[in-house]
Amino acid sequence: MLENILSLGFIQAFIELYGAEPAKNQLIIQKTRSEFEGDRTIVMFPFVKVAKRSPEQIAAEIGAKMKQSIDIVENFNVIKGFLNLSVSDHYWLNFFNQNHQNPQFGLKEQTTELPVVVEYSSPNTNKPLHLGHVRNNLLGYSVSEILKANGHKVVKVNLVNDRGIHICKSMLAWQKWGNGRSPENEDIKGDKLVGEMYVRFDKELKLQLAEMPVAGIDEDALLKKAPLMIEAQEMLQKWEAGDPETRLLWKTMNTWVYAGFDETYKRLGVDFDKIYYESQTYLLGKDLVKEGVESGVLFKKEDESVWCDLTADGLDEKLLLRADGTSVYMTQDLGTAELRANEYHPSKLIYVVGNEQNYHFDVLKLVLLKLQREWADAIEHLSYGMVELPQGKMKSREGTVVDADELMDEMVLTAKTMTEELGKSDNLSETEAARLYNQIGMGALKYFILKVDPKKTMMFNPQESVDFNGNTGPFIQYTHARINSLLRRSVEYGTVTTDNSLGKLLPKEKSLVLQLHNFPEILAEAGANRSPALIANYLYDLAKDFNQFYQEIPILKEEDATKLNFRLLLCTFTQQVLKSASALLGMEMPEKM
RNA sequence: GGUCUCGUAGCUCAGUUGGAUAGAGCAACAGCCUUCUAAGCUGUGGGUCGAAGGUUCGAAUCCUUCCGAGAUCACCA
Repeated sequence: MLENILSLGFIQAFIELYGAEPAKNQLIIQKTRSEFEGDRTIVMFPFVKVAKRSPEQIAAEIGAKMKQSIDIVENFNVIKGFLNLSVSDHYWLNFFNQNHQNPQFGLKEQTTELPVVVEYSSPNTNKPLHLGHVRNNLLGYSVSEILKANGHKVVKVNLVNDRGIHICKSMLAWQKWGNGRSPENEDIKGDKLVGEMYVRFDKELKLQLAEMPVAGIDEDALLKKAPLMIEAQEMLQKWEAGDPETRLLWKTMNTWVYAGFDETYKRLGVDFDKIYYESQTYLLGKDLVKEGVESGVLFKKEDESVWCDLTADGLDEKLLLRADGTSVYMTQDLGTAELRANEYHPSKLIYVVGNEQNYHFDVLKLVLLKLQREWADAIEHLSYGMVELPQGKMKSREGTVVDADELMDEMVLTAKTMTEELGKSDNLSETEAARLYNQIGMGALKYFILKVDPKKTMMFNPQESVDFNGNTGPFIQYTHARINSLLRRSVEYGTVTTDNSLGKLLPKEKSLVLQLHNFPEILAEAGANRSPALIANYLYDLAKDFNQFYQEIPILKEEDATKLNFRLLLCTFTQQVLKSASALLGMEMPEKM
């Protein structure tokens, strides 16, 4: 809006002055850096050729013209080739008056019919969720919320890997060494129990391998000969054949796992509109492959295995069906993608999956396009970076995995300790206090993870991540609570009216209004870039601006009724944007803290 | 080896299609609570933006090469 007014005004002035159109794609209106006077800046360098004048001269001439012709341009100054424009308080106040009451400020109504399908989480059922899953889940949830706020219809889906050799390992270990253990009879989360069995399998397998003769055999071959591996394979075959006993055990153990996952998801605050299970989708895709062989897009080798030749695209040959006709991961992903395409006709099919699978998704899309599936263009891999620990990568075998539940426990516990030390929970009931600790602990965790650009590898240092000062979730929450306290007290100062006749803004009032003005733009960018980090950074800037305003300018103590009234409205507006923006990250804002 | 990603302050991170003297937080140091919540605010110190070339009015940002880190190239998922 503001940018439109200014760029139209600029073009107009340029034509009048120089009789030629400026290159519109070169016209960049940016926010003026705080060390200079003005609100918006236009760089003149790109226009010197057409205008045949020095940048300073163009800036001076156009600045004068714009000041004269655009009523919201109150003043201008020129520094080197930069034209700095001061926008009138009238414009900012007008913006303020039109939006401060709107609880949906910045959020768009749903405008699209075709949904965006976002797949995230996608756990294996043989072990509990860990820190890596936490990043995945928080990202998937937040990106979905951000897309909704940008007017998209969103369907969140989860594809659970509930079958395969992994699960068989856990099942086998339970049969052999489980001694009838169950979550019910020993008060343990089901996913943890199944995870323990998986670890046990690995341990026993290692013992077995150590005793086997290694002469002349490579590792893979050795592994295939291990009796435990053979047993696990047999179990998988039984499962595929539908053997009732195997299926029953499988079902039982998966049920344990789901109960555990549900608990973790609930604490994380994530949810799904639809859950797919691989046991129901793993046979999909075979028809697609068959079709590809018939049309000559795919080819068979002598052993009857089916491949796709991607060497022309700079990739390798990719296996799609084994010699025995069974499918691989890629096969079923082809099928599952088609299933979703038919089910939802999505405008986008977003997969929130780690960047270790970049190659997989390149291939997935390519193969589908080769198979003439035009909708595959909608496939988008939201490829996020790994989470590393100070010791390096997380490795389950080395026991360096950070468990999701334990992590949340720790965050909440630290929040409790911290809050009690500050004496902020003294007047709270036990329930209220518990709720607060949870909000703070989870807020700290979510903000810490989401403030980093999804694409980047991030470092998770357990000590630093629990910090509650500075650029953290609790800082945002504190600001919200602070405003809330102010508004509670404001009742004593009479009725706040929405009528506002303020004429002039103080510097800190103005920065805050400008920051609020930024929100819609930031939200749009966060949607386009699939980046909760932009929202997180914005929240921090907004909270910081508010705290500076709060520190410097009296609010309740202001005696002028118009000023008092305006400042209270400014508080309400800020609080509300803090709340709706942090909701996009899945962060709750406490009323008091 | 092929392909791809990343290198910004001691540490964790911003830096939006190339724009002004590269910014925050943490950590260190110095201030601010008899006045609206000090989980806050203000200030100081801290940088060869991995290195070298190139493109141009202008490069942390684009191109090339090199150095360093990581991912991937499975009849695992």
